Amino acid sequence: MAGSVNIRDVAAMAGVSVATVSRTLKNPDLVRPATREEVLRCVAALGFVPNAQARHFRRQATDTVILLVRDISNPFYLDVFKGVEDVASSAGYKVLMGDARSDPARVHHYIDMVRERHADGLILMTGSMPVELDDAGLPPMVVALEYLTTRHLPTVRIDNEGAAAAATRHLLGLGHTAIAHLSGPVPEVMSVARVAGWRRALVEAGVPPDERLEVRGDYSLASGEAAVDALYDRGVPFTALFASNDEMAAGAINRLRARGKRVPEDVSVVGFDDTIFAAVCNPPLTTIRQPQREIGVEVMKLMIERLEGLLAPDATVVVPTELVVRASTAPAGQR
Amino acid sequence: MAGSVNIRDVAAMAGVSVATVSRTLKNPDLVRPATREEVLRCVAALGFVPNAQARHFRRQATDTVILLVRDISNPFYLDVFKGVEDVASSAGYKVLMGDARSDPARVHHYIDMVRERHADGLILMTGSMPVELDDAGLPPMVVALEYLTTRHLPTVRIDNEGAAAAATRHLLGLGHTAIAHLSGPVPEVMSVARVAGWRRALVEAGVPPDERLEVRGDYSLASGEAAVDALYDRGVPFTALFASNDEMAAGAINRLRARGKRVPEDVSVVGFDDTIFAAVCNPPLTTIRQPQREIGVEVMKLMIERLEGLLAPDATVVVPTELVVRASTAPAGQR
DNA sequence: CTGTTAGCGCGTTCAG
DNA sequence: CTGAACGCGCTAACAG
Repeated sequence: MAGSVNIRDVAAMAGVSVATVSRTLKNPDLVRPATREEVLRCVAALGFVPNAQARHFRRQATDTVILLVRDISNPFYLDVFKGVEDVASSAGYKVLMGDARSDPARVHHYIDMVRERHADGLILMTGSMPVELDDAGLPPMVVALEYLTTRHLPTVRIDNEGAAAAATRHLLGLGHTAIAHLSGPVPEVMSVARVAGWRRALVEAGVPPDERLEVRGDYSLASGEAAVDALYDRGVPFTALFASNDEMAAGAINRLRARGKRVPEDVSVVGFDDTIFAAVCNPPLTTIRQPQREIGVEVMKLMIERLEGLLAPDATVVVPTELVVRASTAPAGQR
Repeated sequence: MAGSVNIRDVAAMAGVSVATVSRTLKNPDLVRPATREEVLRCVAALGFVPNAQARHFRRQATDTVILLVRDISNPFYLDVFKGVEDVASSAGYKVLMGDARSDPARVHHYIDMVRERHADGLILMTGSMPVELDDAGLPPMVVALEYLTTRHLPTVRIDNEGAAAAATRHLLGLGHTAIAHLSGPVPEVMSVARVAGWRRALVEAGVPPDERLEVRGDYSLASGEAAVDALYDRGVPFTALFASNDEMAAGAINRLRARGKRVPEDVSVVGFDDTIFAAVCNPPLTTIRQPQREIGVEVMKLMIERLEGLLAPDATVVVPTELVVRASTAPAGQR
């Protein structure tokens, strides 16, 4: 590689000091135009590429942030990444995407990477956090969509309970009353909030929530399929199902179909997230849209504030969600 | 952050030189056990974390590679990433994932990142390459699944033509003869190879390929939908459709259904890739499985060989594909 | 406007 | 087995 050319070589060739070369590249205004052009000529002639490592080392910054997601297999994070990257690149930052695989040990690993100054900060989209770390040793971190009960960190979030209530009210408005809910893993704050929203909407509509209509999943396609079986095993009839993400909703629809049920004629289904699954789904899924890209944009903005200036440790941005009605829901009693 | 503790602080506390601390951490065998333990005690007491930047700077290496993909929105890359990361992390490397958005300028940007020594190497999963670069200035690069006609680089690939022929033969074996093909963007080598495989299988079966049954897409869901409309507009009947990826196949199925066709009773559909789309699809998609994770594993192995030792510039690894038969294909003439 | 100088934190000589 | 000293390439501070 031509990378072996360094700033001294350029300085020697141009007959100036290394400082002048550095300034030409970084603060051209401080250099006389004639000198500047001569330097640039030499830079080009030698194929000089400044060594980012040396630069970062000198400045004690890497201009890189890590976006750590719960499980990279979930396409949900793809547009978040784009939002993060858009903001990052226009502010001169690079983004490294990491996969926690829902494993606290892996989260720890990434935290260490930042502590070793591999990156300047960490954007967490992971619910689990190693408990053995003391706050003092933590690098700059911000959180999106997850809830870390143990710490106070700047966060981008949505109103999970409100969104779940909106989804449920949509079904109530179509005349459904036997509305099942397929939740995420339950000790988690996010899942609990959505369960609460589902319950609240039912109660407000005068429909007593039936615990037997609440099934737990793990956000996977397979758990959506299993949930349908579990519901039929319990023998409590239902005409609508609100799932806590699109992937489980898709699994549920496939399983309902396999059992000879029509969607939405026999059972209406609502998802959550509005990922690509909602579009691939047949019929296209009614769902709660989370503005993934905007979430990425906002959380990266928080990260920059955190890195560049001070930011209140409990700063919070709430982004709005939206019910998107497609073809997987229909009025009750159509059969 | 506690990161401000450096090796000198540890040395001072332990009453040894910085070299001894460095050795204790890097080559413990060279240090007398008693000294070693005292040093480690001080490391722990001070919460010393070696600064990776300084280390990398000193060694002129970052232990980081960039995985640059055509378009991160495609879930196909997620498992590739996992494979890359598995190999990388057990060899002490970090992985940075970049999104080229099918834009040569962005590819160039990532190449520059490596030239600036932000990372040690670049794994390309992008068809387009800026032409203005001369080979001499290129950093270590390897390629997976794509074909760069302009350069010779170590590559992991599949037999696209053979796989496409296998998909087509599956349909022929079910009695179909009017088999349409929905290709990717056509000047691209990969798309062309798959078209050739489709043609070859037809010819070998004595079925003359009809050009009007060949439609071009861009790997998006929408282009799968549009392709179905285009086929019906052309008025040439078909009972089977082989799409060049799963996402287009899913779009095609949705559009076929919307037009009142049943899948697979009226039209059999085969996809390509075996991404999560194939599972979400209703009916589950018959498709050509590409071993994404293995592709990631192999390409990262090539990268490591390229970085650590020498590697023939035209080294090639071919990974096998496999036809996965699910419910979207059925014998012809069932209606 | 430009040059000189002093590190950033670590790994690696080379002596002892 | 250990310590002193150098330098990786660059930028910031201070002089001129």
